[in-house]
Order: sequence, then C-alpha cells, then structure tokens
Amino acid sequence: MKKTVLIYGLALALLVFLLEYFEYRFLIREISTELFVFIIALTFTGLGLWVGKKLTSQTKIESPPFEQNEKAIRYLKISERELEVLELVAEGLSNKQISEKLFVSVNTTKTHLSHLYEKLEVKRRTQAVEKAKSLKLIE
Amino acid sequence: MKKTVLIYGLALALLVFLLEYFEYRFLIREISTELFVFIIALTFTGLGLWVGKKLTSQTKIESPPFEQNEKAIRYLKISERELEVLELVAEGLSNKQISEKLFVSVNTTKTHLSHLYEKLEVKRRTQAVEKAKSLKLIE
DNA sequence: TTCAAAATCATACTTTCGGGTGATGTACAG
DNA sequence: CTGTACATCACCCGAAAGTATGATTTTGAA
Repeated sequence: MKKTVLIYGLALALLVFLLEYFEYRFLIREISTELFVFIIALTFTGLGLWVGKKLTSQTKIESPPFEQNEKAIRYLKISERELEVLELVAEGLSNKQISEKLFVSVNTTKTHLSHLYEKLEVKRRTQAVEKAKSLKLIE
Repeated sequence: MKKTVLIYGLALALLVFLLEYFEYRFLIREISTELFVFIIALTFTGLGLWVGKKLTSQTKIESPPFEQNEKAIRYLKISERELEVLELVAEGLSNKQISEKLFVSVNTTKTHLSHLYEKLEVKRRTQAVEKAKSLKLIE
C-alpha cells in the first residue's frame, strides 16, 4: 500500500517534469491545448483507477478462508484425534471408513466419537457435525 | 454503472472546455505551467479513484441470504414431503423425532428417506445432508 | 519418577438406520 | 376411467451406530 502510493507519487512527479520540459518545445504549440489537457486527464484517470484498484483489492475479502475456532476446541478439550474423526464424520464417512483411513479399529473410532458426543453435548453424529460447524470447529 | 460513466464523461468534457476557455486569460500566465498540470492530474486522479470506487462497490456482495435451488429440486424430482424430511435430518433429528414432528409413522419417514437417498445418490443421512447443502437444496 | 490425559482396543448389548418388498388411498393428467 | 406420482404404513433383516465398561500403552507435564 505504501509502495503503491510511493510509485504513484514518483510517476506523477516524473510526468509533471517531462511535460514541463517539453511544453513549449513541441507539444503545446503543435497540438491543441484542449487535446493536451485531455491526454493528461485521461492518463491520470487511468492512474487513479489503477491506484484505486490496488488500494481496494487488498481490503476486499473474497470468501473468508475459514478461521478455525481454536479457542473453542481448547475450551471443549477436544483432542487432535477426536477432531480428525469429527472432520471425517462431517464428510459423510461411516465409522468403518473412518477407521480404515486412520488405521485404527472401529472400536477406537467409536470411542473417540463417544467422547466427542459428550463434549459437544449431542447424541448423534449429524448433530455433532451441525454443532461443530456452527462453532467453527470444522469447515 | 452506465450513469457513472456518463457523469464522468460529462465532467471531463466540461472541465476541458473550462480550462480551454480560461487558459490564456488567467491561469497559464499567472500560475506556473507545472502547477497547472499538477492540478489537472490531481483532479482527475481523484475522479479516477471515485469512479473506481463506484464501479467496484456494486460488485461487492455482503452475504447472500440463501437462495434455494428450486431448479435442482425439480430436476431431482424431490417432493415436498421429502424435502421436509431432509430439512429435519439436517437439523440432526432421528427418524423417530422426525416422524413425531410430521405426525407420521417411522416407516413413512424411512420410506421418504430411502427415496431421497436414491435421488441424491447417497447411502447415508450424513452424505445426504452434505450433498443437499452443496446443491443448496437446504440451508 | 509419577500422575493424568490421550489413544488404542476389546467385548457385550441396545438402538437406530437403511434396504427390500408390498399394500392402500388419493389426486391429477391424459 | 386409467395410469402415474405421491404419501402413507407394515414387516423383516442385516448393518451401522451408539452405550457401557474395562484394559493397555504412550506421552507429556509436574
């Protein structure tokens, strides 16, 4: 942002001096003054647009890139592994599929899930996913 | 947008003519040419910035208030009742709870769900919810 | 080292889901 | 009137999910 302003300032200064240097030699006397003014106006309009775009494009946020609510995770004492299971549940995987992905037994997955249900105060996987999403624990 | 461009064009034209009219009378001879150029540059930079802002501010959308994809619902031949069940499933309710809410038997709910799974080409309720949300069938 | 939390797994049991099939009633278009 | 779509319900069966309890191992902090 500061860089943009600096570049713009330099460009402006340079142009002013160039114009000043050439003004009586070629431009002003050969082309009409109105055209001269028009060219300057157009040039700086372009520059203004460009700068405006530069300045706003950084402010404009397309789609918030998902900020995981780590505070909530810590507060609810949800462990790494439990969060992994939760993410896979949210993808619609069955306990069996989750177990295969994580290289553990189905029993382990079920244990993790039970703990998750307690911590999230829910009874079913669908509710867990809903709550986790609303709390931004997962995407 | 078109209005903005029009206003901008008129302003530009007007300014050019004004400057042309006054150029030899007062400005050019009294103030230095470099200052003259500078003022024009600054003015049109401002205009450029303003126009740029006008053009981009309309593109920015705050938060789309959820537009149900009715075309998809029709295309997938999902019935009213099925959609109701789907919404309740998405809220994390069990088949039993859904049945009680809709005053039907669990069997009916299960039948609706079976049809939904076929139409959505999924196997489980969690996947159905995921797909339905991505297709904007439900919120 | 000791203690606690986390991760792992097991066994047993209950509940819920989902698939398959078929039946009935209604409403609506052709 | 007849076929089609929809909604309703039932029964059965197997798979998946969830509960309860207990055990072992790992890990990291006190």
